[in-house]
Amino acid sequence: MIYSKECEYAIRAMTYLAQHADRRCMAKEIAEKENLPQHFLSKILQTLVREKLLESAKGPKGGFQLSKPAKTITLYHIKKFVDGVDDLNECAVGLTKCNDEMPCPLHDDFKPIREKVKNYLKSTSLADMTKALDNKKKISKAASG
Amino acid sequence: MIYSKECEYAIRAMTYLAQHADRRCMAKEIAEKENLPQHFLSKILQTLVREKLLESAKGPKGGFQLSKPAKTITLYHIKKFVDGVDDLNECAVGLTKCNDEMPCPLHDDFKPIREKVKNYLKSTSLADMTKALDNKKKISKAASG
DNA sequence: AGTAATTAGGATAATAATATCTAAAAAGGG
DNA sequence: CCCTTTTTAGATATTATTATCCTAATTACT
Repeated sequence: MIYSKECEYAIRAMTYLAQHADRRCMAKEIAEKENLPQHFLSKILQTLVREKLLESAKGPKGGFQLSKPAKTITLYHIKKFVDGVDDLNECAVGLTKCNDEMPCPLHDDFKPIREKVKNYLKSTSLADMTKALDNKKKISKAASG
Repeated sequence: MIYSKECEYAIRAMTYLAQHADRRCMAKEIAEKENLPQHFLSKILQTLVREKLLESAKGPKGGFQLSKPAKTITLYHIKKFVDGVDDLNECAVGLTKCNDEMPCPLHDDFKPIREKVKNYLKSTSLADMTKALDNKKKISKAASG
């Protein structure tokens, strides 16, 4: 609804990295653990490196890691570099022609909802992701055990 | 952000039809007035006919028209037949693997926002669209005149 | 130095979304 | 009944997205 696959994979990979911030993780490892297409993921990680959200190291013991603390990286940042955020800032419902002849009739009504989405992405960091994940696991463990 | 192009075109075309509910409108006419790719629009209109949202007539005086009153057709209906609404009902942020190993950490937080979107689509009819359009035109006319 | 491990990046492939073209079918008007 | 108009439907084209493969470059360890 909000992300491309590419962006989804980026978020999942970066969440994984946030969960293992004590070391570097290989693309292959992330792909296997998160069940992502490996080569596609590698590409995505490369762009995240270029955008300075990740750091990488080649060779044995190489891999990827977050370039800054998980709590300072938001979903909005990631989406911005992977998908762009135009869709969150332009005409709310994708009716491209907003002008006198064909003004977007929903713009005003939809705007507050769109703002909520944007806010949510801006206020949710990778640290929030891992925290929520931990909670979920705890709960599902308690339920099954 | 919410619709595919196809769905956007469908909504714009159907809004046009709602504005001219007194007669049938040709695909070509709609395409020209709404600045849509004509042949692609024709395809879309055909599927809307199959889905019973529109009725069509061939030959001279032919064209398309809404199959029921504008106020009974919502954006949700249209999206449902054109794009599907899975993205509004499944994992909120597109993280496809929601399970014990990888539960979607955002699901709970995002759900209310998603519900707002869904509600909005369900409560906005083509009649609302045309009404909002009329208002917009009136305002922009007053401002410029 | 040599070798294995790993990222980087270019080329290619597969699939889905978007768009166009053409021929056939249906309807109305002469 | 024929001609024109218009939808219908199927084939094709284009573009974007998603995904894979291959080679090069870099690094760590021996």
